Amino acid sequence: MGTRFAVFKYAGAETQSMDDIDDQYTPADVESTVDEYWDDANAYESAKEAHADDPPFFFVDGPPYTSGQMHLGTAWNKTLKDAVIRHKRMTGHRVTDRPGYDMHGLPIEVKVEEELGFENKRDIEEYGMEPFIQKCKEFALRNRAAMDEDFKSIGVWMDWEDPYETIDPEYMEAAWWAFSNVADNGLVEQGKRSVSQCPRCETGLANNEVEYEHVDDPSIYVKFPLADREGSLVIWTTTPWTIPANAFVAVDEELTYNAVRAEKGGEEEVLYVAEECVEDVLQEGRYEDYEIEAELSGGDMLGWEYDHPLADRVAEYADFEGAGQVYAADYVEADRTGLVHSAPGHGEEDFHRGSELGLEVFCPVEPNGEFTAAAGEYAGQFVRDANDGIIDDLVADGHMLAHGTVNHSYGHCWRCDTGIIQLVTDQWFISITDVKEDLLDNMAESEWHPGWARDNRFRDFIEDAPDWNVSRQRYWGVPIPIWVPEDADADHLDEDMIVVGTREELAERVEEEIDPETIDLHRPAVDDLTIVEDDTTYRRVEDVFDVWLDSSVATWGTLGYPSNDESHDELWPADLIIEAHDQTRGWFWSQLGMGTAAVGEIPYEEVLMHGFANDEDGRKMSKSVGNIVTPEEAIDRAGRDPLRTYLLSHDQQGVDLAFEWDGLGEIQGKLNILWNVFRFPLEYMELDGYDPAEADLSDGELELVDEWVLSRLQSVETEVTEAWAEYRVSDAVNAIIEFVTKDVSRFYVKAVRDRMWEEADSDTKRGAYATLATVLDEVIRLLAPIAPYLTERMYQTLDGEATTVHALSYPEPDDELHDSDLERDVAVLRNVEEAAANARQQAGRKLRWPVPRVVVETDDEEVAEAVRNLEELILDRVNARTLEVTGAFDALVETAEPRMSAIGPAFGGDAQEVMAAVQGATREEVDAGLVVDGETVELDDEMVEYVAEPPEHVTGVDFDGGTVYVDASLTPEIESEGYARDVIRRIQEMRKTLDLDVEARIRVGVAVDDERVAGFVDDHADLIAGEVRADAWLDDPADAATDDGLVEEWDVEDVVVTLGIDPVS
RNA sequence: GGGCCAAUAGCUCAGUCAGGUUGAGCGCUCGGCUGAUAACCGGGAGGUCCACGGUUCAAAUCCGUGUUGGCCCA
Repeated sequence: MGTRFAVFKYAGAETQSMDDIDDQYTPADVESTVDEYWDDANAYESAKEAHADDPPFFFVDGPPYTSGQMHLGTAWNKTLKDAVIRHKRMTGHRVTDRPGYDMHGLPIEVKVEEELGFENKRDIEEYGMEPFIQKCKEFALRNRAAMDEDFKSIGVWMDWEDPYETIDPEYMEAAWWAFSNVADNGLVEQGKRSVSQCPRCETGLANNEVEYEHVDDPSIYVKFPLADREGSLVIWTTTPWTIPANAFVAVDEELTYNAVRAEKGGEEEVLYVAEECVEDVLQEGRYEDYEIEAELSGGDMLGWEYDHPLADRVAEYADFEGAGQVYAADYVEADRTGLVHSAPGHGEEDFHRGSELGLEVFCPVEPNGEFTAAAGEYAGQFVRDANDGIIDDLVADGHMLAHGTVNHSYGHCWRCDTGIIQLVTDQWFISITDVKEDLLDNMAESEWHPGWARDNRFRDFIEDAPDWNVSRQRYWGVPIPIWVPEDADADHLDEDMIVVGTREELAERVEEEIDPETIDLHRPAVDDLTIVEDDTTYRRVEDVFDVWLDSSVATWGTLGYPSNDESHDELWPADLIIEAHDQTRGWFWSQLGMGTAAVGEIPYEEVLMHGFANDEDGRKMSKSVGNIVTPEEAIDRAGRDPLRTYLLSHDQQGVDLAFEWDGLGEIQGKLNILWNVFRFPLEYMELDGYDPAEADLSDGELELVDEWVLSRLQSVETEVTEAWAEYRVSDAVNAIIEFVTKDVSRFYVKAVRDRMWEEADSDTKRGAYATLATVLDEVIRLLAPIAPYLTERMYQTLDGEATTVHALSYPEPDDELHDSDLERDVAVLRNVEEAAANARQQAGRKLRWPVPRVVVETDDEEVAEAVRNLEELILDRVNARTLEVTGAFDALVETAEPRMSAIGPAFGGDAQEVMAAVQGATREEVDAGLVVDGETVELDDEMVEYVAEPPEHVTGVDFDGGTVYVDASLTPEIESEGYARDVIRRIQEMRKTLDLDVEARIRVGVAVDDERVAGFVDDHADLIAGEVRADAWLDDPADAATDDGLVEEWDVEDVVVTLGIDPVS
C-alpha cells in the first residue's frame, strides 16, 4: 500500500490507515481516534493559522452561567455556535472564537450559602465577606473547568486556553467603563422604586429573576369605613400584610358602583362595590338580603375619605396630606370588588400612581421582610407570618367582610425560592426609558433570524421595558463604581456622585495607594477606598451590579476593552451572536440596553435565535418529571457527530426541538450511509494504486452518470451556500444528507459498481474514481462544520495533505460542471426506473433476469427526449433488451366494461345477461354486435366503457409524465442469462463467505439438477467464469470440498444447484 | 391575565410567506438487489392537516374564536 494512504502518522498513538477503516461506522472509535489526532497535530491551532490573514468575523459567545453543567440545551447552543464558527472559517474569515463564562451573581452566592449552611445575610457577615467571596470564586472556577470539558467533549473548537471570565479584573473594568459612559450620558440615577425583594437574600431582584409558582394565599375582603358618610368601601387583596401600608383606595372613574344596604343576622350596613361585583361580594359575605340604595360612577367617589382599618393596631400609618382618600387609577378592574387597596410603599403600580398623586411613600417593612416599629403590634414579625394576626384583628375589629384562601401564581426568588415581597427601596437605575426611541432605532439596525423574533417579541419587550435596576445589595458581583459624598442626602445620592470608569482612573483618584495592574476589583477590596476632592470625602456605595449587567458588556469584555483598544477599533460591534429564545428578554436585551445607554449603538449586527431542547412530547425537561436526556447519554448511545448532526438538522430559528432517540438513531444511520459510500471505493482504488488525493476529472473518461452526479453536487453546493447565508443551518445539513443518501448512494454508487469491479485499468474506471473522489472530497468539506470528527477521519484517509479538514475552504459551486438539462433528464430516468421496477414486481420478474422490451408511453416531449437521451442507461438499470418511446402504446388491448346505469334501464330483466356479454369483450366484438340469447343487442356508446390493458406478459405502471410498460415474456436466451446470473450471484456470495480478496482467482464446479437449466448455465460458462474470476472448471463441485474451498447447495427458481469453489493458490 | 411561537402519517419533520388532488425520512409489512452485506432499492398499508366558525369557485395554507405545548412577561 502506498504511503499516501498511511495517515494519522503521529507518534504514540494507534496508527490508523486505510486498512483500519471499519466495515461499520462506529462513532466512538472514529471520535476517539480523531480526538487524539487533533491533540497531537495541534489541529485547532492549525485551522486558525490557516485563516489568520482573512477578513475578520467578530463572533461573541453568550456566556453560560457557571452554576451548573452542560445540558442538552447548552450542548445544542454550543454545537450551533461551533458549526457557524467552523463554517465562517472555511469560507475565509478570521473568526473571534473566545468562549465566555458568566461567573458572578446571586445563584452562585445561594449555592455557596447552601454549602456553608447559611440562612441569611447575617450568617455571611459573621463568616466574613472576604472568605465568602473567595468561596464563590472557587465555586465558579470549579464549575467553569468542568464546563470546559463538557463543551470540548462535543467537539467545540473555541479558544479554551483563553476564555473570558466575568470575574477577571479586565472584564470587570469593561463593566465599569460602560457604566461610567452611561453616567456621562446622564442616564444613571438613584431612586426609590418598587422592586421585587427577596427577603431571604435581602436584595432587590430583576423582573427576570422572579419565578412564578402557584401557591395558596389568603383571600380577604376588607371593609374600609368611610369617614364622612355611612358605610364602607370593600376591597379585596391576597396580601393582608400590605394593609398597614395602605395609603389610598383606587376606583375606575368610568365604572358604575353601587351603594348596597346589606342585611345579615338582623344587622344592616352599607357597602360600596362595583355594580358587576355586587352579587359575588354579598355571597362571599353571606349576607341574607340586600337592596341597591344608589348607583354612582367611580368619578362620583373621588376624594371620599375613609379610616384606616388598622389605625388602632399600628404605631404609624399613612395619615399625611392626601392619604386615606379615594382616587382614580387605571389599574382598577371590575374584578372581586372593583375597588383596589393601594400601598405605594409596596406595589409597583401603587407606587407609580402614588408618585403621580404626590403622595408620600410609607413602608413599614424592612428589606428582610420584617415589620418596623411603625407597624405597632406587628413590629418585628416577618410579613407573611403576620398575615394571620392581621386577619384575626380585622375580624375582631369588624372590618372583615370575608376571608378564605385562593390559589394563584405568585413570584418567588429564582434562586432560593422564597416568596418575594414588593417593596419600595433605594436602588440605582439606568434610565433606559429616557432613550426608548434610540433603543427601537438601534434594534432596527440589527438583523435577526428568524425575523419575527425581532419585529414581534423583541419590539414588544423594548416598548414595555421599565428602567433597569442595576443594583443588588449583595457580595459576589462587580462592585458598582459609584462614590458619593460621606454626608450626602440618602435620597439624592446621584447628585454629587463620582462614577469611576477604569482601574487607572481608580488608582489616580483614590487616597489609598493601589496598583491598577494587580488590584482585584471585588468587594471588599474596593469598599474601603475613598476619594477626597474639593474637601469632600467620597465613599463607594455598597451595592454590586445586577449580574445581567456583567454579560451586557460581553462585546467589550471579549476584546479586553478598554484596557486594550486595538482589536476593539477593528472589530466592534459583534457580527453575530447566537442564543436561545429565552435571551430575547435576557442577553439580547441587556446588550441593546447597555450599548444604547453607553455608546448609542447596538453591540451586535446579527442574531441567530434558536429554540429549547424539550422531551419527546415537546415538554420541558425537568428533574421532577424525570424526562431529562443528558448529552453524555446521547454521546454514549449514538456519538458526538450523530448528536451534533441530529441537533443541527432541525430548524435552528426560534423553534423548539423535541428530542427523540429514534431520530438520533436515524441520523446515525444516515451518517453510516455516508461512511459506506466513503469506504466503498477504497479497496478498488488501493488495488489499482489510485490516489484519491490526486483525483483529476480530466484524467479518464467521464460517463453520463459522472457528469450527472457532479452537476448535482454543484446544485447542492448552491443550495447549501444560500442556506448558510441566511443561517438556515438545518436546510444546509439536510440538503447535504439528502444528496449523499438519495443521489450518491442510491443512484450513483449503484451505477458505477460495474466499472469499479473491472479488473483492467480503463479510462472509464479512472473517470469513476475521479468523480467519486471529487464528490467525497467536497461532501466531506460541506459537512465538516456539522460532523467534525467523521469528516476529519474521512479526509485524512482520502487526502490528508492539510493538517485538518477544518483548515480548508468550503466548496463553492462550479458552473462548468453544472448541467441542469442533464439533471432534469436523470430525474425522468429515475421516475421511469421506479415505475419499471414496480411493473417488474407485478409481473413477478426479478431484476436479475432481463426483459425483452420496455416501452415508455408519454405525451410530454421533454420526457420523451430525456428517455431517448438516456436510453443506454435506462436499459442497463432496468435490465431490458430494448427500449421504445411512444406517444401511444399500440399493443394495448381494449376491453369493454358495462355501464350498468345505462344498461339497466334499457334492458330491464335482461340487463344481467347483457352485462355478462359486454364484460371483457373487445371493441371489435362490440362493434360487430353482441349476441345475447340468440339475439344481437344494440348498445349505445354510453353503455360501454373501454379500458385499455396491456397484453399478456406486459404490465404497465404510471409515473409522473406517462406510463412504463414492461414486457416480461421469456425466451430461452433470457432464461439462459437469468440462470447464469443467479449462479454468478451465488458464487459471489460464496467468495464473500470465504473472505477471499477481490482479486483472488478460483476454480468453480457447477452441478444442476435439471437438464434444461444445466444447458442454460453451460451456454454462459464464459460469462460466469469472467464475472467470478474463475481460472478453471472443476468436474464436480464436490472437488472443492478442500480445507480452503466451499461447497454449497442452492435453490434457484426451484431447481437444485450445487456449487463448489476452490481458491487457486 | 398578556405577547410571541408551535400543532400535518405510529415517530421526526417539509409544505403555510404567494390558496388549486398533503409529501419525505424513520418505523411496520411484502418483495427485490448485492464483492457497500448489521449496507442498499422498490411496492403496500398508514392522514379529522388540533377543534369550531368565517372569507373563497376552491383553505393544511388567509381571517376569527378556542384547545394543547413551549418561551417570555404580569
